[in-house]
Amino acid sequence: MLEEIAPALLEKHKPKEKKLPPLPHAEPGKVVTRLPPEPSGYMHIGHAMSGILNYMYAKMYDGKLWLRFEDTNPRKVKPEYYENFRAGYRWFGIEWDYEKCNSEDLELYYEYASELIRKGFAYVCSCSKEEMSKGRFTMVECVHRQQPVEINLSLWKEMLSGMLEEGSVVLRLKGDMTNKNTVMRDPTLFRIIDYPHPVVGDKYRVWPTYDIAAAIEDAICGITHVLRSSEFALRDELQNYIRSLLGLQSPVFVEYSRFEFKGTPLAKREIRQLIGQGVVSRWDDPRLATVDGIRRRGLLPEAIREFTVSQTGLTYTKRVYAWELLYAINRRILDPVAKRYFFVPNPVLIEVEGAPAFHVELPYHPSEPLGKRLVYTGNKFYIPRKDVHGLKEGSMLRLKHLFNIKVKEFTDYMVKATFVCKEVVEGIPIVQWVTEDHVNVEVLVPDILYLDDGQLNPDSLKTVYGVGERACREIKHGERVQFERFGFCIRDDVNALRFIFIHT
RNA sequence: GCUCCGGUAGUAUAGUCCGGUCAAGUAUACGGGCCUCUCGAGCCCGGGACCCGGGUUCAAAUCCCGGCCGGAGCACCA
Repeated sequence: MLEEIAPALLEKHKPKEKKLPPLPHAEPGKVVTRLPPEPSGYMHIGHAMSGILNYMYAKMYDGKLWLRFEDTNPRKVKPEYYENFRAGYRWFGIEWDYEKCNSEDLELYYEYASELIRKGFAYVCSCSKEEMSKGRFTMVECVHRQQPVEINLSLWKEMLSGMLEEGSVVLRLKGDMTNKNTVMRDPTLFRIIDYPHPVVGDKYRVWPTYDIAAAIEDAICGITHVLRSSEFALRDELQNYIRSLLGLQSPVFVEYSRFEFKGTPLAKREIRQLIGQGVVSRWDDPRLATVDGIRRRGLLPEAIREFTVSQTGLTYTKRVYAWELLYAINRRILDPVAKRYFFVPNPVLIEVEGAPAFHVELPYHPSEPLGKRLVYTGNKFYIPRKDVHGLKEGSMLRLKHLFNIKVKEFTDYMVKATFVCKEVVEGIPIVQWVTEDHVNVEVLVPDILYLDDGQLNPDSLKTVYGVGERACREIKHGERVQFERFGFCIRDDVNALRFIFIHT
């Protein structure tokens, strides 16, 4: 639509697209990437940025994208999170070609498991957790490792048939107990978990661990490139090894360090704790970087996409992003489309002697054709207290788009002035104003939760009260506007005129 | 503690693989100016960095060694 009527306009506001660096060993049309969320918590900006990278690369190479829920721990996954991730990815404009849950493939994992056992690559181990951990630490093999295949096979059958209790045994890979990479030291492949699963119920009780499930899934989904954060780097060797034993193809790995934002927790545990302590209200608190939080916060999905492409590098270096970098992009996208309104924080009444009544048309935007609204004025106005502080007796002030006044006398709560003239006079302060026909407006101003010293920010959420022009009532819930000389804000409530401050 | 990995301006990055064109590019933040009936946007200008120490070399941000600092992993989590 916009492309047709005003291509030049679109071009003007189109952010300069910075290209993603090329993907190693990528062939156009053949790239397959994946979104691998664990549905055990709410989606946050880190998942989103990772998802954006996978999506952008699939698109860049005309490839395909999988959404694959890594839900092989029934004790951790919860039904509501599946949809939270789907909705979150959609909000960012991430489109996937295929979708599945790892929990649907248990039978398949079992087949691969028995293949590993038959070939002597895996064994059932009944060591306690402590023994196992000690053995791996000291690099010594346990007695079960030498069990004959037949015994492993029958124990495996017992595991599957429900004869063995949760925690009693585990299927382990015969890895390399002396490998420097500790994950190679006979890791657990399958364990028993007696707990109903949100997708498959209580049909299964033997569940694969992450490495075996991911190793198999990445191969059978035909994933060519795994883009993931660096905490998985040590798993590459293991997963490739498992695949080599099974005759499966391995993908190319591209790893990068986690995405963190200054003063903002992302870990589930930490956020849960903050909610528990009442520091933040809920998972969609605007101070949180959950997808629901940043959406309420007024940040645009396009801004986060652009940010991911332009400010992100595929590096291992630890980085903590400053929110300002994201705000700058968000502001650039928002500026040409956000309507301007007058909002007066901490209002002070001002009476203008001799002010003629006007009806003025105020433009919704200084340069873009976003329309106008009509305002009737009398001789009473509200202006920000902050601007009153700069006044002296006799100083001139311009009520924006209206007329100039001269201050006669003033206190912190009241200003008396006289009408001067309508014409613009150079060099006098210009302020936004609201007439007696106003509405009460409340703006929530979120800030980072943690200060640089790691302490909780006592001012992480402030509320600014003020008055807005009547037209504020037409702002829709979720609409982003700019309150002139105050900042960009998003309406946060269907009924109340409550807004959330986005950025200046 | 052990094992990996990394360290470019305030912040985030480009460049590092295949040493020279990097007296280091970009974005953001900052300072100055222009423009604007917003302290927003836009435009112009400016200051600002290769962790430290050795080595190799005609030449090192790039290669080697040591140190320091940071991150990740060391689960029957993913």
